[in-house]
Parts: sequence; structure tokens; C-alpha cells
Amino acid sequence: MANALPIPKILLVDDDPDIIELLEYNLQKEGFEIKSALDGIQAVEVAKAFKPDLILLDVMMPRQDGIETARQLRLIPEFKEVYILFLTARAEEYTEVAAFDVGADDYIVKPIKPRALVSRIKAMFRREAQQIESDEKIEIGQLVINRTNYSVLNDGNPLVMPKKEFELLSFLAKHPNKVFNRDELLEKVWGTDVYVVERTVDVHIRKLREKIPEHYIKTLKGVGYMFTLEA
Amino acid sequence: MANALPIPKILLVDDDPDIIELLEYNLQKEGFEIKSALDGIQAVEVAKAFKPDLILLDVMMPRQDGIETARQLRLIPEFKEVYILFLTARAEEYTEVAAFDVGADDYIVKPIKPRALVSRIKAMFRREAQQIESDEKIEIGQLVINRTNYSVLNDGNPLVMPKKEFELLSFLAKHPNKVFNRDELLEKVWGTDVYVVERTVDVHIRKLREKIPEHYIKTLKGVGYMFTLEA
DNA sequence: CTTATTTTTATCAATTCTGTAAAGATTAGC
DNA sequence: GCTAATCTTTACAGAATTGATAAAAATAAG
Repeated sequence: MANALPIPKILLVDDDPDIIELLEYNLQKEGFEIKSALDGIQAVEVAKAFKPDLILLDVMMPRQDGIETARQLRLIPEFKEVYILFLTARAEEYTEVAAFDVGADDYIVKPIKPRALVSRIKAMFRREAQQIESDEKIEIGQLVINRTNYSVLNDGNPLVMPKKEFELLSFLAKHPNKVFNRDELLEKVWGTDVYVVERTVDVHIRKLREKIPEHYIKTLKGVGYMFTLEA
Repeated sequence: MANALPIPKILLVDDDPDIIELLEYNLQKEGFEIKSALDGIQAVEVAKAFKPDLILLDVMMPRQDGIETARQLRLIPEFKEVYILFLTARAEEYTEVAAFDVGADDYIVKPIKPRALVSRIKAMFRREAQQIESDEKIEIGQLVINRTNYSVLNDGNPLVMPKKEFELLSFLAKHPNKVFNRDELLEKVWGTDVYVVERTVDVHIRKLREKIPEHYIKTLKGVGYMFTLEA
């Protein structure tokens, strides 16, 4: 995934442990956070606690099928808009129709090709991200930070910076006059599942200061760093 | 067709019976009158009798593709003004295949989300169809990319390139100064239902760089590739 | 059906980026 | 002005990403 910021959470629901294992492996590898349930009833329980962004739901399950599970989920306000993606066998065409009736966003036909599934899921989140992230461009002071071409202009002069520096600068510039301690920056820029030493932030700050005018990034001793326009 | 009939009639054309069934169910539920055809030749026949207000046309079909079918329909005076909405696997396919040329009014990218489709169709009947502009020819830097004869001129010198390379270059050149990661390129150029390894993109990029001046395609490490005129 | 071309995958080398440690500099508090 | 804490800077190792090449697979052409 390109952006480390929010890690999408996926709930897998299938009565076949082999399928669960297969999907879990492949999706975890892509950096998604995964939880699973072996039937529909369990699924609703897990969903309430886990709050997934996407639910992968097998249609044919004992106790309670996928359609009914989806129906129940849709009754919960929290899951009115959550993505639901059905897993179905080719034979059960009728379920496809019924599935969309309960607000399925897409469906995958078994046998599942992991690569295809991963690619579809990624595309799904990407489209959503595009709609949300309209702030592709930040103009602040004499800086123009543009995510579409990953460029930073300093008073019109282009600056080259690697990914992490760009992300760090973007984040700070997006919240001017607000201090962040190193932990917060690590969480917001590096991500929640990355463990690095706090001092790492310092080094990146330093590299930024080599490129943009010094006064933009202020150190607050004992507290953290802050993007500011004032002296 | 501008006149708003009491019950709009829609003709579905797709070689996949599952898609037909899915769409038929969802559109009928919305009160449209539906007929379907499994290929382009059949479609023309059915259209003559059914006189639809809107034709939903799959681009990729055996025997006769959607573009050719649309062309034939447009030859019939009765269908000169009928709404035609293409179903395509790739967003880019729409313009690539010159769908606009045969008077397409809009397009839907697969996989189809019924809820989205229904609202698009409703909107279509509500508003006046608007012409979607296209670019058969891209002139950028010293390159001229011409889709009508599938040629690329570099400073006047013709370059020969296979399909995928051409598509990739076209796409990048159409969106200069915008980075795309490999996933995005795969989705836009390869299509939503083609699943190949991400690094496949690299090889095509490399081949492009052998033909066009190096500086046109920039690598942004950890991010993706970008077409640019700047150094 | 065979051959040629294109497309995709796999592998290894080259490059760039990132994280860490450690020494030097600065600041704040006393 | 001294001391301790905190931050800055440098340098380097190893992670991660990309480039280049070759070979396999798929597709198109003859």
C-alpha cells in the first residue's frame, strides 16, 4: 500500500478454515489488518468489536448464510455503509441477485484467485481514498506541497525529497502551529505497525531543514516539532 | 433520446448471462422495462423490435464487439439519438476504442456495482446527455501520440511499439506530472479484471525508455512512475 | 501447425532510502 | 558558569526498491 496512514481492516467470514487461512495469508501480506469468523452469527459479533472497513462474506455457510448475515449487519447503523463483498460459487447464480439486494458492493466467484482478490480489494480502497483525499495540494508560506506529482516547491524552486521526508513535511504542513511529539509523528507518518526508534524522527527533520527554510520547522524542547510560519 | 417515456426501455447487451441476470434484476426493480441480447448481432435485431430508450452495451463481446454494434445501430435512423452506455473493464478502454466516435453517452467500468449503475441511469434520463470530449491525439514535448493510426512520433521520427507499451505511454502522457503507483497503472491500463504481478509495469516502463527520451518517464522511488516534461 | 512477436515472470545487480548509534552542540535549570 | 538533559549532526550498515537481463508463457501472424 502506498500510504501507511490508515490500515484498512478486513473481516473474513467463511466456514472453511482453509479458505480463511489462504485469504488471511494473502491479505496480511498486503498490509491489511485481518480478523475472521467461521459463521454468520460469529461474524456479527466480531464485526461489532473489530469495526472492519470491508467484510468478505461467504454466501453458503451453516447456521446462517451470507445473505442473512449481511442483512443483519445492515441493520446496525455502523455497518450501513461498510463494504460487503460476497464469495460465491458459480452455481449459485440466484444468490448474486439476492446478495445485491442487501447492499453487496461486489462479488467474487470461487475458486478464489488470491491475486485477483487482493487487486480488487486494493482498487476498492483506492477509489474510496481518492474521494476523501481532495487535499492533494497544500500551499503554505512560500511552499507548495503537491501530492499528485510528489513535488515540493520552495518559492517556485522544486525540491527533491524521498518518500518519508515528503510524508513528514506534508503532515506537519497540514497541521501548522500544532506541536507533535515524536511518538505522534511516528504513528501518523510511519504508521501504527512500524516500530522504529524515536530519534529517527530527528534525522528526518534535519534532512527537511536542509531543504526548506529553517524557520518553518520549529523545535519545542522537551515537547516535539511544529510547522510554523511565524519566527 | 430526449423524450421521457412513462417507462423507459433498456436493452442489455452482454455475453455473460450472469451480468445480464444481475442487471435485469436490479433495473426491473427500479421500474424499467428490460430486454436483453447475448451478442451484438442479436442486439441489433432485438433493438429494431424493442425500440429501447437506452442501450447498455458491453465493449468486449464475441462475434461482434460493442463498438461495431453501436456503429451499426447508429446507421439506423431510429437509433441515431438513442442513449448508448458502454460497459468496459478499463476506464481507459472507453476512449481508446473510440467509443465517443460512435456516439456513446457514458460508460461504466466493471466490475459493475448495481446501486451505482441504477443511479447513473436514472441521472441519465434526467439530464441532457453531454458530449464527452476525447483525445485521439496527444502532443506533448517532442512526442506526438496518435491513436487513430497507433503511431508515436518522436521529434518527427516514427516509433514502433506494441500495444501495451502504447497504452502505457498514452496513459502516462495523458496525465503529465501525476504519479501513479503500479497498482493504479495496472488498473487503468491493463484493466480491472486482469491480474498480473506489479513488477510487470517496470518491464514495460523500461522498454518505453529505450524508445522515447529517458527524461520523459520519471521514477519516484517507493511511489511510482510519472510522465514529465521537466528535468 | 509452426514461427514470430509480445507479454509476463523471475532473478540478480545496482541504487537509493531508512534507521541506528554515537559524538558533538545546544539549551534549560540551578 | 556548571551540569544534565535534550537535540543536532554525521556516518554507516542493511532494508527496501528499482533496473537490467533472460527466460518462460501467451498471443498473434503466417
